Amino acid sequence: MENNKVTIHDIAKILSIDSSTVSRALNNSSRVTKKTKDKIIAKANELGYKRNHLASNLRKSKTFTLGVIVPRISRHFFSSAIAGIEETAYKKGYSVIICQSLEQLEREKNIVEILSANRVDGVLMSVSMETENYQHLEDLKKRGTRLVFFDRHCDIPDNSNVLIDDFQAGFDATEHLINNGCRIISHFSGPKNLEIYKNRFKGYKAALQKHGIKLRDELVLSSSLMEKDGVENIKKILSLPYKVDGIFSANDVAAIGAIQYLKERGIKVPEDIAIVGFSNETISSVIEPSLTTINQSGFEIGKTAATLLLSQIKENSSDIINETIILKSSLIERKSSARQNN
Amino acid sequence: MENNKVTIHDIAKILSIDSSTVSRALNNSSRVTKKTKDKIIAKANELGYKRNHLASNLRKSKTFTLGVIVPRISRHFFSSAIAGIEETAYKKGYSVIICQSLEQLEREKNIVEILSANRVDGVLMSVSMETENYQHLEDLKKRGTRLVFFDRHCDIPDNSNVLIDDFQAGFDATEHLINNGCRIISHFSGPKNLEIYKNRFKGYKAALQKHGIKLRDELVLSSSLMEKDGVENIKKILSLPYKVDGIFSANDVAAIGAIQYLKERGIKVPEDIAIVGFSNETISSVIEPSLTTINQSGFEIGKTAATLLLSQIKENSSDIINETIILKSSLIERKSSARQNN
DNA sequence: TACCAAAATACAATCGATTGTATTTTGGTA
DNA sequence: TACCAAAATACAATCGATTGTATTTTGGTA
Repeated sequence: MENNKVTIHDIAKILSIDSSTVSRALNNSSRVTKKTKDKIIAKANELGYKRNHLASNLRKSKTFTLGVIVPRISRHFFSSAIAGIEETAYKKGYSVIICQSLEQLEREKNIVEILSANRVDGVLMSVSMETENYQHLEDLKKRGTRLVFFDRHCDIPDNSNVLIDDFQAGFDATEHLINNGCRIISHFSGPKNLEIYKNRFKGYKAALQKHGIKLRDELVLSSSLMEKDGVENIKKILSLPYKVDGIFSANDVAAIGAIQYLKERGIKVPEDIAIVGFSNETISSVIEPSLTTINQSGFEIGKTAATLLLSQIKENSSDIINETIILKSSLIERKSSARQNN
Repeated sequence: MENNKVTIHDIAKILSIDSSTVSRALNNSSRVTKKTKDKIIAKANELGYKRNHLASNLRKSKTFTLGVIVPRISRHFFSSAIAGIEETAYKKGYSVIICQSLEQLEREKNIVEILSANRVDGVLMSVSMETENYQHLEDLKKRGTRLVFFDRHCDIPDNSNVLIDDFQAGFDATEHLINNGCRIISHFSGPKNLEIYKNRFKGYKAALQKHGIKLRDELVLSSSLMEKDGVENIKKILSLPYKVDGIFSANDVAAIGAIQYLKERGIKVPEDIAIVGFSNETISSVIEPSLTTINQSGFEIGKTAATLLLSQIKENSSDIINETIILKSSLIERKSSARQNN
């Protein structure tokens, strides 16, 4: 039952060999002769020996483990990113500890502590909506843990990020609406502290400016971008004394909330109001009308972020070159923005 | 920069106290006087001391870590289950290492080795489609690691499982089709080695029998239940010399593949063929026609499985009572099966 | 002040593997 | 056979924290 107790010392004792030689043999060191190695490996298999990584990691002060912090595992974008991270890590012999902040700063701080105590070799994260203060992340870096942000990043100096070009995507989405004849365009934005939402908003602003459309502050609505927020937003928009003909939502979920509400009210999308979302959730291609959105591959972002992190883990801290990788994203045109006057 | 090097020995030396006392103070032992504790804790904070879990875990031979193995993280059902597991584990102070088998037995075996080497306290898993041989799982148990299956389980004697009643759900789905006037009903089944698919098939068979409908072997199609398999299956069904009027698919993905193909061919769902799926993926409520399916809450299953595993970890191995928890599942009636003659 | 039990603290071994250094063995050469 | 460099193996410390036992300190009582 309990053959998990076999250690190199047991093998050493049985074979009347020193445990250091056993260790070297099992690590295929050239300092041990083939004959001895074979004998040791045979005995190890016979006894069902499994190396204890805890001991090994402690001695080497390296865990071959990455920590991943996302706001919510079950969101499609994040589970795809995790899949990309896991695959990349697995190939390089790393394990992945997954944690979710559930958008709470307190939980995020606590998770950072736990990962730190477990001595993960690096952390990949997408920050929570509440994260305005970066002290816990700066501390983590000070302790020598490598950190790479993906998607939702922080404005920490000298850090690596894997992002999409939120500014460009925001610009493209908004210009697409303008090209489809929209002139009064609302923007559903996220929490103001997050860079990605700041940049999507900047893209929106730039597109309006390019086309000589005045930015109206009351058309820019910040929220947590949940489905209910989309509903609240669209209600506000509909109560305005003038007619809004386009919406650029900083995520799909809020856009879908708005679409559902508009459907209930009998207001036509895209004829009355054209809508563009952001993220390309699975549901977006299936909903009626299908949602025009910005495609961002979570899998690709996760893979890239993990590759970057692993390359940094190999370097000495002095040799690390921080970089920000911007992945391409593209507008997927669907029915929610396809107007006649296009 | 490198204050990750602070150990209890550093604190001990600075305060001229033994490291064992420091350790006890930081663990709030009653063997250390309040005055000493305060002094130690103050100094620990000052130096930015973080306990090294590797060392602590090695000594205690307990890691407060659970391993989770799923076929694919990004599948909605599994990411929901993982979310449920993570939340439960987090509350009890456990971390979660997530791995995906990608439906490959080789990868699954390797993952089991890795988790075992990392000395996780327990493993929660849903086996891959290729898993026919359970040796690697029996070995894991022999080494004293607790194991709980959820959803896709193995027929290992004396093990704990958290499942839904696949037989009953399969029965309900099939009877629902019969009640909607279907008489020649095909079943899309999964790999034959998996218990869940065996049981769904048994439910299908029992419903047919109850209503005096003969089981035709050529109407039961086994596959990996991907979207393309759904397309292949429906092609086979359409090429039969008689007309099939109902399909019970063992998952939503294959059902959706079939629906899309039928739409292309201009065959009406549910009028010509009624379809029932299984799992209630997000997409299923949104597709046209919306898909009647069996609802299974991944979050609930994950939560229940984690709770069960954690309770077993606390017990001595001799005191463990293995149990199989069957969660309720229910049929969600949508358009894909709503026939006039109902 | 002497004594003593209880409380507080120190000592030392341990979890299992790794690794720098010291010692022994091997096998070739003079 | 003596010698020696190279190869193989053994010794011993170490990674940090924990914990059973031994020792010291405390503070109350006779």
